[in-house]
Amino acid sequence: MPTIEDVAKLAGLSRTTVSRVINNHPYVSIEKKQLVVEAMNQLGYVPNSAARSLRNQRTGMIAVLIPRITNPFFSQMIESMEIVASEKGYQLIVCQTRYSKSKELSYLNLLKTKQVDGVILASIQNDWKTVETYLQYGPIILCNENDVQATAPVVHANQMYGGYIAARHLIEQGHRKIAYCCRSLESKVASKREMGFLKALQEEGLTFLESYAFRNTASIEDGRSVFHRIREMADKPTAIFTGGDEVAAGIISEAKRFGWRIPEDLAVIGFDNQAIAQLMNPTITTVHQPVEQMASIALQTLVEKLYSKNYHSREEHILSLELVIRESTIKSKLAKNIG
Amino acid sequence: MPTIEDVAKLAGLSRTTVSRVINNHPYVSIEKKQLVVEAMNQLGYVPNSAARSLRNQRTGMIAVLIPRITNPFFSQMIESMEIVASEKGYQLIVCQTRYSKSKELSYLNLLKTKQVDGVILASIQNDWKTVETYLQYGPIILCNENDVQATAPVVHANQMYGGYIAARHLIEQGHRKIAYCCRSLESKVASKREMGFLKALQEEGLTFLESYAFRNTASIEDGRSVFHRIREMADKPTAIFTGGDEVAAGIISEAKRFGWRIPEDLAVIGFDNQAIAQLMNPTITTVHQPVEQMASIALQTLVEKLYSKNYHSREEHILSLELVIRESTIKSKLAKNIG
DNA sequence: CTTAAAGTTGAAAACGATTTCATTTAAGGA
DNA sequence: TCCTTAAATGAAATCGTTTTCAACTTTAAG
Repeated sequence: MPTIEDVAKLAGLSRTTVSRVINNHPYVSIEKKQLVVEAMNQLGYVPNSAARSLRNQRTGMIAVLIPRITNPFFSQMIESMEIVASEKGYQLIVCQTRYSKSKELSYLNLLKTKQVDGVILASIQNDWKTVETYLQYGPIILCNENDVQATAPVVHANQMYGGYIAARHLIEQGHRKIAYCCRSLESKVASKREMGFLKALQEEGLTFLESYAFRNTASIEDGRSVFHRIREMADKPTAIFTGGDEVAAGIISEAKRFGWRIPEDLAVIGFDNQAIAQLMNPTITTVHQPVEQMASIALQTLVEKLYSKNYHSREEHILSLELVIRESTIKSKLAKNIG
Repeated sequence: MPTIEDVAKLAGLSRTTVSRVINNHPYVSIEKKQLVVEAMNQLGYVPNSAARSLRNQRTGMIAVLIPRITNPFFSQMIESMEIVASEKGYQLIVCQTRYSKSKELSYLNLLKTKQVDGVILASIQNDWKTVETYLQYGPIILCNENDVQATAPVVHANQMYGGYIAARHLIEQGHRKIAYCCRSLESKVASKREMGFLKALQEEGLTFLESYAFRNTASIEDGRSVFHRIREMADKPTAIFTGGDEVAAGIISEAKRFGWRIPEDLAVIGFDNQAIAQLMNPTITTVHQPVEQMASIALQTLVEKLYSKNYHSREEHILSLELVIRESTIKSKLAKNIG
């Protein structure tokens, strides 16, 4: 494996000059530059990035912390981030925390050990005070999360509004007994969403039964089991707000297997507006999240902070959510062709 | 940011001793060890990984090249790999090539520049001769791909068999006019699959019409457009082999929108056995791929090669595929409850 | 023809770890 | 007591870059 020294020797020049050529510095004559380029090609030289990182104090790597990559919401997010990162000359390291506090911290250590230049937290289980201690080692951006205490850039959608419009929609369809699912127990996202949900109920003077709450539901399988729990209830809800389209799909598919009609027997509303929401039969009413936009803003903000080095102040980027009405909540046949 | 030097000074010892403590080397007295540990804690010291990489010639990073992370097949693969990698003390760098030869090469350069210790190719667009030149810089494993020329470990499923059993199943259902979709134009995976598909047809004396071939189809959207192309055909196929469950789902959902009955008007068989195959109505007959197993073997093999340093010889791990029969190909109502 | 400024080059000092090679001290055996 | 061996420690070299600084050459202006 040739080093800069080998190139220098072959070209009959010093390491300095070779380095200047590599980094496009001025004050190198055309002839020498030519010599260096030839020597590099002849040897198949490529700069060793560990040495560069050590010297430049920069790795060109960004860590993105997500719960699970198999969740389409997050894989879409990663996809969008990767495109922007690649343009800006950064590599992405995907870290799956599986909602574990300790895994989250162990991945944050990548920042401490200088294996990455910055971190995007698209999932946060530890409280901000804990995370904040890592801020001294490099920029951290919150994406799709919003801890009010966060003293760093935050990119998120208005989850409270999302919960509100979803509940509002169900209420407008005449529902009074509405169940509620959420992904994680401690997530701020979920609690904001729940606030909006409850607000809509409250406005109509409806009280929420804790027995209608299904916490910690995230997957299709969880959706299936939620359906069964509902099926065994004496006083069943007539509609359900699921924290994500997967859960909604799980409920719907299982409900249909048991002969239930959707939305007549149970109206279901999803979240995220993923591909599956348009594919299911019935298609799923859901809340669209601007993932690509969120991802792209988060990454751009991070790169910007990487240059400006000033990333200890709060800075909010709020995006808007929007209701997408499909068949799983609308009884009329009109919705059939919205797809 | 404290360095090993700072720790040494505070502990009143040399860098050597501190390094010994960090790396658990013998010949360090308990008292000194204690001193070092205290000093490290007091300063919040963490070894700089760029310096370690430079000295140790090892980064602890693995690059995984895939076409797109939003394809559930690949996100499942990444998820499984990440779990094993994390256990073995490696980080994963996700590289999306989008089926581009040049992107693929630019990511392979991570190996040359020593930003990663090894590479897993879960997508290969360049021919092996080109890829092989990178083998001098570190181990490369082919995963879900199999270039017969490859002089490196290869982990893949028997795609030819997969194509064969799928076609065979459709033929057994009485189909004679069977259309065929494949993901990529040049992929070896696709061509192997096609060979199996054609073999089944041939065995029954059926000839394949090139007009029934839809190449370069990968997404749900592609599936929708395939349906429309079929709809406009004078002589329509009665069944279709899609290269993936997404395409199948796209076809089915669009077909139903236009009042077609599945499988009566068109039998559809998917590939990969993804979540969506069980959720669609009708549920999708498909070919199950052992992704987790493939991912896990590929990663383990890579890590092993990283130690043994002997990775220039071909070594095949072949896994088996299996048909999962559901409703999209079976006319009887019996399949309804297989789910 | 002088002199200041700008262009061109290289030696050597970082960057922050690990490892080799001495050196010192302690322990054990004769 | 002396000698051998093992245990404990550190000085300095090394990994492969980039950057500072000094030195030397041109060029341009006066």
